[in-house]
Amino acid sequence: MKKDNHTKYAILGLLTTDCHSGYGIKQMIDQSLNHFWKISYGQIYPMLKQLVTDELATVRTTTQDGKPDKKEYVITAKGEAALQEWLQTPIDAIPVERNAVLLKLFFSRHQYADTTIRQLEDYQQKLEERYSTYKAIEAMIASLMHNKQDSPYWLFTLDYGKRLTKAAIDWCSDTIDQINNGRASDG
Amino acid sequence: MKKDNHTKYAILGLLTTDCHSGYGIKQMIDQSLNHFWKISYGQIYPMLKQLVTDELATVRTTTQDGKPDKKEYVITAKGEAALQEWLQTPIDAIPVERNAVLLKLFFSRHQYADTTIRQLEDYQQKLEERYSTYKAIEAMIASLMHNKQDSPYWLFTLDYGKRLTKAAIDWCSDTIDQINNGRASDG
DNA sequence: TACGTCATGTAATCGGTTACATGATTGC
DNA sequence: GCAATCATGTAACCGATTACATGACGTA
Repeated sequence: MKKDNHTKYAILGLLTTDCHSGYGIKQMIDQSLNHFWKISYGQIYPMLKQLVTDELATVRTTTQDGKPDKKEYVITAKGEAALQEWLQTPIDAIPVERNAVLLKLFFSRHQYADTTIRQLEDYQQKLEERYSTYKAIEAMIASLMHNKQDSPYWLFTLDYGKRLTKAAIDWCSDTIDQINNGRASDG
Repeated sequence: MKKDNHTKYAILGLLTTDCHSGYGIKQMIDQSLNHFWKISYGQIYPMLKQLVTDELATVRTTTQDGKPDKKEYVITAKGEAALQEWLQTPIDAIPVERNAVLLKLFFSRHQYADTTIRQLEDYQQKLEERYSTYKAIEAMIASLMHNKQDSPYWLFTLDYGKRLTKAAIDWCSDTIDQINNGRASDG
């Protein structure tokens, strides 16, 4: 039994939205799925070719006004069936997410408390920027697509991103405090 | 400028604890770092060889009572310097963590609400198992190593794992509720 | 003698990124 | 003429996993 290739279904799924070209898929993922997915052209174009080979999609070249030609990919009935089958399959296990900040923290007894705190503050700031981005995307989806069938699901994924980012930000604050208290009692 | 190889420093860092062999490093990561890191023998053994080549560690073969010989790796002064330099370097950006559950949810308008809920319940259950594991590891660290210098930092990383897992569990509950409410009002 | 644990290692493969190459179109 | 955006593609590389191979030692 071959392992799931989630990226294949990410692309297949996006063909069911308003994205029908490699360039459009890339943009969509970077803009609206970037809190839980990313992709490079090096994956997209060969995979689109593969989808056509597997008869999960069809292509045709379309001309546009004021823009270069593009290839329009349309999902087939077979493609929709494959997508639905994948949607129904539960993930087999939650993967381990490597976290370099935690890795550094794990070894931080080799470091001055100041340096460790600086790392955590830097991480916290990056998390806060990320949180702002999520709020902006959320507002955009909520306002521009309140009529679309997809939007409630898209907002659920954003809510996930926001909540976990918030939890991480709070952890940063509390951990910095604890390190400061520990340092005070060591003095 | 070459990109950081975090795995190299994960191994180097573990050489500063009680782990001094490839087998021991693998066990340690699987047991105490599995909430934010993982590694395979296919990385460990070649990397240990590399560390010796780069003079960041030394090896010697040691015999043991009732167990096969093993290779004991010891970090050098140069290795400790390299580790500290890495510890002081802030991460360049928070990487995108691919999440297949969110990817499926994103496309869930193609699915019956029942099926979507089943996916979320399955995810929630897996998260709860993970949470239990974290609590067990935390108890183990707290009881077995209250004297060790490393333990406060190790507990911080576990706290992070617990908090984010908890946030994800709560999100599952709330999202299931919202889907149920939406379905009721559609009827 | 067979199984479980401890222990070390490699080759093939895979998913994904990076760097590069090409070219149309619009607006400054 | 040049930069920005739109658009498609590939080859080299990289980090990591998987599958496989080997063998020591203790115990049932």
